[in-house]
Amino acid sequence: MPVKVCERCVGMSCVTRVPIFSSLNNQQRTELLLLVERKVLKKGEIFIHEQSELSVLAIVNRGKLKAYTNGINGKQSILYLFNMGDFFGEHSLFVPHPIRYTVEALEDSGVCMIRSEEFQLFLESHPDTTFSIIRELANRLDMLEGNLTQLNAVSVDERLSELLDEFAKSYGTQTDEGVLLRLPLTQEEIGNRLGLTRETISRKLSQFQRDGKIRIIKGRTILILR
Amino acid sequence: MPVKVCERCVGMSCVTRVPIFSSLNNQQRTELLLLVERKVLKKGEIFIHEQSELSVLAIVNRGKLKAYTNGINGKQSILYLFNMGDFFGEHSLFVPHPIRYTVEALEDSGVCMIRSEEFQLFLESHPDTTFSIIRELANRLDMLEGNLTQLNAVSVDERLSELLDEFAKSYGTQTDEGVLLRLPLTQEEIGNRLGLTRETISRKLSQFQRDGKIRIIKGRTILILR
DNA sequence: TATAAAGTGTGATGATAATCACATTTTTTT
DNA sequence: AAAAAAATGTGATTATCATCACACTTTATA
Repeated sequence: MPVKVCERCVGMSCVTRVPIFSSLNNQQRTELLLLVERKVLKKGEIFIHEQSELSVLAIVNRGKLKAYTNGINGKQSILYLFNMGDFFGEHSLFVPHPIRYTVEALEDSGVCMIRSEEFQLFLESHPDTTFSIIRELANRLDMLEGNLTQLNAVSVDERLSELLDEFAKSYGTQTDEGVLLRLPLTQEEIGNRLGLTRETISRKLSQFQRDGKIRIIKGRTILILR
Repeated sequence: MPVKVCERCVGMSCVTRVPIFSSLNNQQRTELLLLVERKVLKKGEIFIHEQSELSVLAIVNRGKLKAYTNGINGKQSILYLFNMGDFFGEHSLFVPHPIRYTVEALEDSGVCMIRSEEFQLFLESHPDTTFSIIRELANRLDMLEGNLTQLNAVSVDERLSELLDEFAKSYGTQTDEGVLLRLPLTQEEIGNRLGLTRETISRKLSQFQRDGKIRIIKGRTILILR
């Protein structure tokens, strides 16, 4: 017989473990919790399709999702990796607006949702949270500005190196030889992130290994040598 | 003898003609006006250098500015064109943070400035303006997401075409042959915007002319044929 | 744990834009 | 209006990545 999990407790992590709600006290958290609905996604499942209306603020609770657009030619462009605590759906927070990207689970994941109109009301009485959102949007802008600059003015080798370092920070574990890391994306997805083909990624990784920058352990696991 | 311009009146346009302040009434605008300082920039002058601290919210009052980063190799990457009503400096609104890009006047311009701490206090008592800022940041995110996708997954010809259309909307005048337009950027700058060299832009424009898409009138003035 | 499906490595070839070079035009400055 | 500076057009050549092709490995699924 399956263990029954307290629904509240599960939803609670949407409220407690999320930076934008860090300034709330217990009473406010309880209040917010009443607004939260939760959706479980299996690996590969799509949470929302690009160009459709999203009328909730979505907060990642568990797992990992990717946000991407499908170009005309079928080429994907990956914009974000969302991990626990990240949110999306800010586009339609005040004015309904279709979302630009598709969001798909890279592994079994959980997403908490708060209806836009209800969240709007909540924000009107919680200025601290409103400011947190501005901070977070400004951060994300800054990040995208960085990505854009990279794509514009940085060599392919450097772009890939920097992405590996970024992954290392989020998903790596330090060892005495360097940072051990399981790549969160396939080579094809890395290509879709950097505007390159999977073949180019494969060749560059081989080249990085020959150059002594990394060691390819097995499959998607690599060691970034120091 | 130079005509003395009422300083208040000049600053007033920082408050009246700016979307994020559209919800304010006259009394609130007067209140805000007291916080505004104004800076005049000659063409080519730099307002702020990348990586330096910007402790104001800056609002473009007159003219046109470009925001760009200088890559390691000296290659520029243009992130934004700011026109009247656009603002920047949101990065350090709540937490001091260096700005990622250099902002330089493309023509004689005016910028209004409100110190971050003072603007923060203003926002605490003006939730509508706070929400306007969230809306505007979400818009800009959306725009950058679009740019990133383009750079990743759209052909060079389409990218340039779309940029021309974008310029046409902002700076063009309709004629019976098509949209007449003076490009707001040099070919080199267009290259810096799209991640290409000036030679490529020149060749593509010539090709567009041969293909009957545009007519190059003289210098930077073109006609986008319909 | 066997089988299928997905993902990866690498050669050969081709397409596209970068680079270098220099004449010409346009714009700015005096 | 003349001179200087900046920007543009275009050829020749090179570098880099995309594409196609196919064997091989890893991961997921029954």
